[in-house]
Amino acid sequence: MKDSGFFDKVYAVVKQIPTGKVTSYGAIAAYLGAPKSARMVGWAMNAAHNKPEIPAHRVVNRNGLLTGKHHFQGTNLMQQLLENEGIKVVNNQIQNFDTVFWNPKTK
DNA sequence: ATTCTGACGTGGG
DNA sequence: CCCCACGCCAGAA
Repeated sequence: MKDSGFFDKVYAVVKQIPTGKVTSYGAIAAYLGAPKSARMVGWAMNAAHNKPEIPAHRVVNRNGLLTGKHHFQGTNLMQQLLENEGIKVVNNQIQNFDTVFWNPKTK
């Protein structure tokens, strides 16, 4: 919906991430047709902070590392949320990343 | 208006 | 294998 901009597209994808799954910034960016604009995805997440409907905690970098956890309230809030969904996280690193990975294209 | 930074990713040395 | 630099776009100072 709406090509209002890169942001809205990112939101649309992130909102569609199923529970217990995660995706990477690059995957979303690539899905949008801008594999080099992965940074924008993260930036969009920053703006998404205002939109509680955006599970930004389900979006991590291509390493499966919780890089953005620093932007959340606490220190383990992001990790807690992920673990709450069944995702195992150790030292800010998602375990079985390939297993919990969700490809926007799969939608 | 200009400059810099920022939740990334990929490639080159 | 590790380190550095580039690209992308947008928002804030």
